[in-house]
Amino acid sequence: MKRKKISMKDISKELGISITTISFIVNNKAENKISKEVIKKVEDYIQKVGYKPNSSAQSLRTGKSKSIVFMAEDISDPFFSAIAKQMEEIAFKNGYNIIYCSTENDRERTLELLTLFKGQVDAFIITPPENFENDLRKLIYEDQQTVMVFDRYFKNFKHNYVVLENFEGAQKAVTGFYESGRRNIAFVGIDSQLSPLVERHEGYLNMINKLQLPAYELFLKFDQVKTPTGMAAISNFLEENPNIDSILFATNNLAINGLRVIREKQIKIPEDLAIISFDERDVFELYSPPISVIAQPISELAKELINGTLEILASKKEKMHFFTKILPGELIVRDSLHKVKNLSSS
Amino acid sequence: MKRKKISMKDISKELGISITTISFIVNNKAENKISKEVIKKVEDYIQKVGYKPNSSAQSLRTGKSKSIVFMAEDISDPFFSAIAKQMEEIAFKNGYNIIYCSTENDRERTLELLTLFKGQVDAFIITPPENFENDLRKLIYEDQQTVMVFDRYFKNFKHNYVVLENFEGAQKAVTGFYESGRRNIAFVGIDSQLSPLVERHEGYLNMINKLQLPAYELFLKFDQVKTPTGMAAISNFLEENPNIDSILFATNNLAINGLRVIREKQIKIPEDLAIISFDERDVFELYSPPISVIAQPISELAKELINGTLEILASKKEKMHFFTKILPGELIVRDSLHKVKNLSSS
DNA sequence: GCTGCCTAGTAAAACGTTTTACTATACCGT
DNA sequence: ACGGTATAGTAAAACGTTTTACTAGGCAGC
Repeated sequence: MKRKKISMKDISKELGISITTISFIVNNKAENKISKEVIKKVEDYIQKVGYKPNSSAQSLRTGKSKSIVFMAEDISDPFFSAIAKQMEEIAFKNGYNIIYCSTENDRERTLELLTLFKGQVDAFIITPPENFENDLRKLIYEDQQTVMVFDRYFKNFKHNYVVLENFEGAQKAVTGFYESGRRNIAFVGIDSQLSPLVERHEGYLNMINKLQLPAYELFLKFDQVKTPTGMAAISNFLEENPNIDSILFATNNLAINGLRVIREKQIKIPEDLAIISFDERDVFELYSPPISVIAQPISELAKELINGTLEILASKKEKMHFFTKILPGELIVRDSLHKVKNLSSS
Repeated sequence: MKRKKISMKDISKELGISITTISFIVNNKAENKISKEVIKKVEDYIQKVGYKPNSSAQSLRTGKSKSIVFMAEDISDPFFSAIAKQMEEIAFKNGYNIIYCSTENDRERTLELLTLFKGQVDAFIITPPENFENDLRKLIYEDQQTVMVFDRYFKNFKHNYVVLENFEGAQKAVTGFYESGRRNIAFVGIDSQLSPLVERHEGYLNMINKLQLPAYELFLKFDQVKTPTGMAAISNFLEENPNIDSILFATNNLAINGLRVIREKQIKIPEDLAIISFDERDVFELYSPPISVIAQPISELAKELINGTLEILASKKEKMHFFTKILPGELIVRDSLHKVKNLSSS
């Protein structure tokens, strides 16, 4: 069958028409330069032989690769992979490929990935790891790369980003606990400077203070979150603070490890302890009892991320203003948060 | 800062050395052609200015893009995204990018994706959708693309693939049920011709027959799996067969919908019903009680997939034999499968 | 009959590599 | 002094596009 890849030169030769003309037609720039007949002839031939432009040659000539890299913290995390999927769909419709990789929240690794991709992709959609502020600034302001930051952001310099309303999300959670009758509300977070972690904590504290409640706080190290060490820490925390009647977990992984502890200790949810976690995840809905969450609006986040990025890419160098979106999370109330007073009647 | 991207020509001019020489040095082909001093000089300069070859130009010249597309059924599915993550890591170390997309098990969509990527990537790692046999054969034998098939395979023509030992996996599950004292073992599957679905069913039937047990079977339509309609079907199935004491779910999504039904009907696991599902998923481990599974060896699958693909790409056109791997699943016994006789004592 | 301006199209350079075929010099044995 | 060969390097073509600047011819206006 068709063995050799066909090029514009081949078409040119076959049809006795210059390469330039072919190119115009292929790129829909023939409108007022080339006659209808020639256009038709070329288009028909292209159709017939199934010609497809060589993208390397296009990239070489135009300097645009039509691909974007998505550097997630962990592409196998359901949150990031859901975002990835929806972005890919939109990107594809706009003629862009998405390459993915995982930073593992590791600065060195991220830098390595970055240098590999620099010059090879048109844009970076990235969840910067811890301590990446300066590297990111360099990437944007020195290397002049198109960068969309996701999930977390920095205050000390301007950049494009799409993030959640973390502060308000935490407030909503605390309010939810309060309204269900809880008065000893704990926060389990991560010892990190990343904006969502900081803001979730601040939102918690803010509302606790407003309500004049006592604060109970536990912070795990980043690398303990998914480990038995992390479980032990949570376990201790609960033992040392027996009057805690509710916990807000700052991330889904934290909550999952928390649930392991709670199950082990045979603590009853929501009777003994009410639970809210950040981030939706199917295990929360299926858990017994179902766990309440502050859900991130995944579709909207993905849309803003990719559309924002495409918009920036399209706007050439017209120094458009920075693209920043802060989307609200939604408190989804499930059985893990049933009102205290209702418990006796159920 | 460094505004303009630097090229071999620039280095050539700056150092008064021919482009050819630069190229040899950059590609480590200078060994016995270029003097140590020149090599050193060029390498130092490259280091200093941070030169990086333009990958479009390389692709154009060599005809290799150094990228692979991973067409998963659904990249947001934890199984596929876990595979994706591990493949990416290995690919990266070998100088390859991975582009991803989701077929949604939709033939038209997959064909569209395929034509986009044809010629643009060096290889396809793909989970072909339903009814894709002929399209896949064409892709491999007419278009002569490098293709690695994943998760499912076809019997009627040779191709590279990596799949699970589905038949044996189902056997293990049935045996597990049997050994825990169950005698009325049901199979909930999907009405599909895809090899894993067919083989899981066959494995179930085979072992049921061997053990001389009655078969109870339910097949959902593919698009009902995650829906309330699917739940209703499972619910009916259970009502119509009240003596079923165990269910093997052919996929994790099936099991998840099944668990919803079971929770709704307040059926007790494992007292009233033992459960095993194909595919590991964190919700299974965290569920109360934890759900037993036939786990796929994710790391091994990912390694075989990407290493196999890289191997084929490296072996040029030497018509190597087809790369086929069939990896065993592991029955992970959790509380959903406790022995019947033990129940009274617990 | 000339200028100017359309229309429909083309020639050729450029993008940044890789690779083949070549050259210039030196040295060595006879 | 000569051929042979090893060493160190280079010139130039090719990959397949896009795009700028051009042309050939026709026609309108005067």
